[in-house]
Amino acid sequence: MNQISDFSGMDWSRLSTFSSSCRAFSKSNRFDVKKGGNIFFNGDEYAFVFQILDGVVRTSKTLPDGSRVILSFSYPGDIVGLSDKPTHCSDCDAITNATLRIYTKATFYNLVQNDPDFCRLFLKFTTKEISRMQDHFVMISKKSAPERLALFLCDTMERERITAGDPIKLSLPMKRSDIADFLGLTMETVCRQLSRLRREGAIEFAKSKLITVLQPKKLKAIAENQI
Amino acid sequence: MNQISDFSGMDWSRLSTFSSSCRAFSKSNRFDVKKGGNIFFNGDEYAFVFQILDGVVRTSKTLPDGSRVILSFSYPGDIVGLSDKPTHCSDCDAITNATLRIYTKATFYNLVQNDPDFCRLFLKFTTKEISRMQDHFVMISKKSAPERLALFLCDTMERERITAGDPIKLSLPMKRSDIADFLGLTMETVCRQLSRLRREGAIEFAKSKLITVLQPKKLKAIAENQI
DNA sequence: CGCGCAGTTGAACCTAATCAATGGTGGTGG
DNA sequence: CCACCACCATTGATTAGGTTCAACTGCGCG
Repeated sequence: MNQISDFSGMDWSRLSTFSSSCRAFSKSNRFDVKKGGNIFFNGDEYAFVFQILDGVVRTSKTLPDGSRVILSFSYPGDIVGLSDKPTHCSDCDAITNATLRIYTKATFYNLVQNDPDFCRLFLKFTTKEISRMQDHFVMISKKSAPERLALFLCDTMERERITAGDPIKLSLPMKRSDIADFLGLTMETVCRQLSRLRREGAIEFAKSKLITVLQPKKLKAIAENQI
Repeated sequence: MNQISDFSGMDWSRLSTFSSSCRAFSKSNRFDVKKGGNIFFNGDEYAFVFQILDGVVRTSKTLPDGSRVILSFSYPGDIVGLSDKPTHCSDCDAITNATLRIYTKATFYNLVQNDPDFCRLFLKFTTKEISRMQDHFVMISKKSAPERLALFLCDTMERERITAGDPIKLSLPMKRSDIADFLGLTMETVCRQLSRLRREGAIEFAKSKLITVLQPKKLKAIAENQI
């Protein structure tokens, strides 16, 4: 009944061409991508759907003028690569080394339609994804730069926390410009706000990708309220 | 096999309390809402899913400080009211008189999981909705005020066009402040940009909710390019 | 060790928000 | 039916917050 491993109809040759940066790829339904490697490009034929098993993945759109919007950072369990058109309309890249489960489009849709458990998971993911995007709208439409940064750190705390107790250490695997394009700000503004939070004692960092949160409550207050 | 009309488990009394503005409501799976009427409130128990049959519906979130974000304007065929939590996390109101089909949550989820045709429609709607939201992100993150207005008018042209040929007339049933909260701008900026488009001859309007597009190409150029 | 890119900080500018005033319109009640 | 009232829409003046442009630092990797 479980069709996850039914890949008899899969066009492996196509896959290898469009995803040249795969480190390992066998007839299992998983593959690894190195840090910085691509999963699919805007314009690629929409043939596969992916689930993150390990690592962090970035989905983005680049505009004609060269500016870029990051739609999501995806973590283990998340699904990437759904499209409502015959091609992908975004780029998808690995921010860290990552492992993905891969489904042919047909297999994925079959599972959603015929496997009630899979369908339930998909429904849950979808409604959660829509909900997440809605919250993101609110942020981008209404929040100030300090609020956005604080909110971003709070959200990341829930997913990337390294240590359990106080002080909280978190990994920010993405670049400053990635954060900027995700929050709808410029890289400079992101830097300034992080510096401000550091100056005020809410956070500290020696390496730019490893942040220690000293005052999580202060961070939450800034995120919600505008202090 | 078709369970659309299976409403045996429905709690009608609950519905009448939370949706007091229903004009007509019988044991059919449809109901009418008057212009301005509410469909659900933020915090309401998540018990129903709705499909728009006629009219235009607005889904919004209001922040603690009173400001508001409009997540979508929904048109016939669209689904509203999905939530990943036990309660609704947004308000939903009718902008015009509207007719909705109503599903209990259980019925809706059953249909998605057990009726392949329904599932296919749902999948299509969902991926399209995610795609629409992604485009909206790009707009809110990167586009200038003139671009946003032009883009909004272009999108609306595809859904609300009243006349077939040139000149194109379109109905903007929502208020200026609704447009503003949808585009991530203020009401004043929306007015100014519409006035500017009128001054430049791209559009004209005598009544604020009925716009004539004189130069659709110019509108598209502004939306894409920044002229 | 040095090159190049990521990150940080400063100064000037610019766009849209805010504050404020006025004009218009639709709906209601006398 | 008309007059009034409340709300919506428009326009102007000022301000603020974030972008842009520019210089400099520092880290990582060959």
